[in-house]
Formats: sequence, structure tokens, C-alpha cells
Amino acid sequence: MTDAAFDTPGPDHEDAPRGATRSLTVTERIRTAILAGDFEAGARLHEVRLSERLGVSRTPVRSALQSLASEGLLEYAPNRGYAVRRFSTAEIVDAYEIRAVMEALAARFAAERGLPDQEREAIERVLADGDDLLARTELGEEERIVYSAINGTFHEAIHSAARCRMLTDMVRLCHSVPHSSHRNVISFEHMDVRRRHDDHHRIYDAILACDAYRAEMLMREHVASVKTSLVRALSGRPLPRRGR
Amino acid sequence: MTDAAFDTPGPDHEDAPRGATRSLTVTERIRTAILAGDFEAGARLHEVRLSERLGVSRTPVRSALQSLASEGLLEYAPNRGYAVRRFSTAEIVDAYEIRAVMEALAARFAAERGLPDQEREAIERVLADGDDLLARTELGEEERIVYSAINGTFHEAIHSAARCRMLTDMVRLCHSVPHSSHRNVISFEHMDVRRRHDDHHRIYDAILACDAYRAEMLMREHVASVKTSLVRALSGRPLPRRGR
DNA sequence: GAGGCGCAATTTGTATACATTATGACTTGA
DNA sequence: TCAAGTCATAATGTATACAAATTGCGCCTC
Repeated sequence: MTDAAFDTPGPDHEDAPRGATRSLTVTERIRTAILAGDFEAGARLHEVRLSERLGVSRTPVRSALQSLASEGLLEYAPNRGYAVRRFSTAEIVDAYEIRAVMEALAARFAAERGLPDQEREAIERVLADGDDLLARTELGEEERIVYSAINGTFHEAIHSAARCRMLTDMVRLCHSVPHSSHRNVISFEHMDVRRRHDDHHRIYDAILACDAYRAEMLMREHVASVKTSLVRALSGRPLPRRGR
Repeated sequence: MTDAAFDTPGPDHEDAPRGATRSLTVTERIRTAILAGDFEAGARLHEVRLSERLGVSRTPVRSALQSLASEGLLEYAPNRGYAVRRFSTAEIVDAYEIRAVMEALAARFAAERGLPDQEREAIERVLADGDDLLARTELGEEERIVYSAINGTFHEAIHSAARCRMLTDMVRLCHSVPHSSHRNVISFEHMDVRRRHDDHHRIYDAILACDAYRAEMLMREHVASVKTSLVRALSGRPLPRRGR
């Protein structure tokens, strides 16, 4: 709650990036705090308290709260303000299902429209990085964190290749649901990073081959499969050991 | 531009619905104006002019513009304000593809989770209404408008049955794209209302039978098929008026 | 003691004044 | 003539004062 990184760095700090208004800065800081869990679910966010802690007036704070509410991170009720949104387990799982469908469509678009050079290079680089990383026999915590970044870059390159803004926006919406970001998958994808990396290769092959149907199906299963691990993790049951 | 319905009805009009702030009222009025095509695409919306025309201060206007931008109706650039978003033909078509995938997922959820009584009754009623309407041999303009409402109710009942807020939100986002609302299909679905109504029956049957796969596939094809008609209409002649 | 009424304190909503940034026209120099 | 710089203008961004709504507490009544 009293996170030092959150409180005001002073009005003369002035590292203002060009083109950034206070509203945008404040939005980003509050968003980060929420995603970091600095506020508990359901907690109300009082405009005055926030503005005092952040060292700005209520105006940019109100603007930020409105933004975050439309992102789905906050609940709003007229004359009653904003509160941190609660996500039920069902909502978190559903978000995965939705993300699976959206990313699958992105993969289809990429296959239909062809990979721009930039995205093709990014994907090939990241696939090679993954190959190198997974060549090691042992995968420790550190390797999984690195792989998480690789995973994120892969998926972002696909979205970018889809060249569809609405799709990008919607996937971003999915990422505002806790546990639903591909940056967070490390927490429950421990078991088979290798299988997931192989999925990436196949998806890339399908896109290169302009096989839209296969790209879509593979991506859908790829994302949806995490849902199973997630459900297991959320219900607190241990991961089953399999052969292979 | 100078739409009488848009300009201020006077500050003493006071038909304020309970729980509605000025920000919300203004948001609704500007949204309606945009969807009705009162502003041309790319036009900038000046805060002062809007606030004068609407008889309120800049504060609720700014709030409204921010809302509409996050709905995707406006573009925002820091220090440069808001402008009516331009939608390319590609974006409009893509929105249909996205809507197809989302509504298909909604149909799947409905099949998996079962239809609540309220939605089941709504769908059965609307299917029967459609049967009656289509029993006539001739379908004029008026019948198609009536069927458009029937179509909308059917699709909304499915969303509602999916019981997934994020899905509902995203479908709503799709509807903010011109020509992409199921309330608008009359303009290019002239050709086979009967086929589309038959789709509705099959989708309902699949949901009743808890056949999630079939419900999803049918709904996806049902929505995506309109895309074909849309592409034909858009390429055939210039864009008809936005909205409605 | 339970329930309802009303006031006061707190919080959000709105208006407005001021600060800051973009924009375009004008000037000035090469 | 053109380019670059400057300054005026007009727009957006922010702060703050005030209005309206909600909420909780205390009191009164039954």
C-alpha cells in the first residue's frame, strides 16, 4: 500500500518524456501499481488521496482512473468513484479462452497477409534464442524467466504481423486480466516449456507456408492449453507427472 | 454538423435520469451524433465548441471525449485533441471477422453453460416472430427493418447467455465500427434473410443440444458470411452514410 | 430496542481560471 | 524567393473553487 516507488518523486523531478502529459504519466503509475498488486481487489481509489500521493491535482488522477476503468482494471459507479476490479476465477479462465481465439485469428491474418520482414526477422531471432536456451539439459528459474521474455516477443510479433489494430487492442484488454498475460506464464508453465517452444516453431512454419487454417488452429490450442495448467494451479492441485 | 437534435435543449430541461452525470449524458449525445454521421471522418472535435453547443463546461466534454476514444470512435493525440476516427475498408471487414470469432465463442459458452430461462424464452419468442414474418411471400423494406430488430435481439440473447462480461465488452467494441453492428445488417443482407433465419434456428438447436462445437462453427460462419456481402457492397458503390 | 429521519462530513461532479503546448502567419535574413 | 525564426493565437492540460451526491452517525420516535 505504501509503496515507495509509487509515491511522488517530487515535482521538480522533470524526467518528462516528450509528448507525455501528467494524465498519461499518472495512468501508467497507477496501472503499474494495480498490476503489481499494491491495492487489494475491491479497494476504492480516492481521488484526493491519490492526487496527494502522486503530487498532482485531481484532474489528471480522474483522467487516469477513467482510462483504467475503460481498460477493465477498475470498476466505476457514478457519484461513487472507482474501485479495483475483482476478477473471479471464471473470468480469468474465460479471458484465456478469449485470448486464445483472438491470437488464433491474429495468426490466421499473419498467414493470409504474409509476414513483413521486420516481424519475420524478430520471430526467427527469438526462435533461435529459444533453441539455444532449451539446448541446456537443466532449466532453472532464471532460464524460465528468460524464456518468458522470448515467449512474449514471439506473440507480440504475431499480433504485429496481423496488422489489425482492433485485434491488438483486444489482446491488450485480455492482458489486463491478472494471470492472463503471456509475461506471467512462467508461474504455471514450468512443466513443458519445450512443448510450447515446439508449438512456436510449428506456428511459424504454418504462417510461412500461408496455411491460415493450420496457423489458427495451432495458435488456439497453444494458448488454450495454458488454461488447463492455470485451472490446475488456481485450484491448488499439484501438476500431474506425465511420460515424455 | 448543425443538427438540431444535438444542440442544447436548455439547462432547465432537466429530464435527468437518476444516476446520470453530465459526463455520461454528454458522452451519449456525442456518441449518437458520431454514429449518425453528424461529423465527417477525420474531423477534429474542439472542446470549447462542443461545450458551448451542449451548454456544459469543458470538464464533462473532456470526460466524454476520453470515453469515446477508448471505445474506438475517436483518435486522441496528446496536446492535439480528439478527431473522429477514420475506418478503412480493411478495418471494417476485419471487425466483422473479429465479431464472427467473438460471437462464435459466445455461442460455445452458451452451449457449454446452458441457456438460462430468460434467454431461452427470448430466443424462442424471436424465432417464432421471425417464422411469422418470413411466412409472407413478399419481403418489403419494412419487413426487413422489423427483421433487423429480431436479428439484434437474437444475437444479444446469445451474448447474454454466454455470461462473460469481457466477451460482451468486446462485441460492443466491434459494434462501434461503422457497418459492423447487427443492427445495421439490413443495408446489405437483403439477399437471403431466410437463409440467415434458418441459421438462427440451427444455432439455437445446437445450443439446446449442448453441442458447443457445432454452435461455435455455425455462429462463426453465420456472422462471417455477412462479410462477403459487405465486401461486395463496399466495392460495388461508394460507402453509404455512416451509422444506421 | 428497532427503525426511520435528518444533518454533517466526506467524496465525487462541474465550472472556471490559469499554464502549457501546438499552429500558423509574419518578418527577416541570406 | 525561400528558409528559418519569432511571436501571436488558439487549442489542450492542469489546478482549484464550488456544487451536488453519497454515506455514516446520532437522534428521535414508536
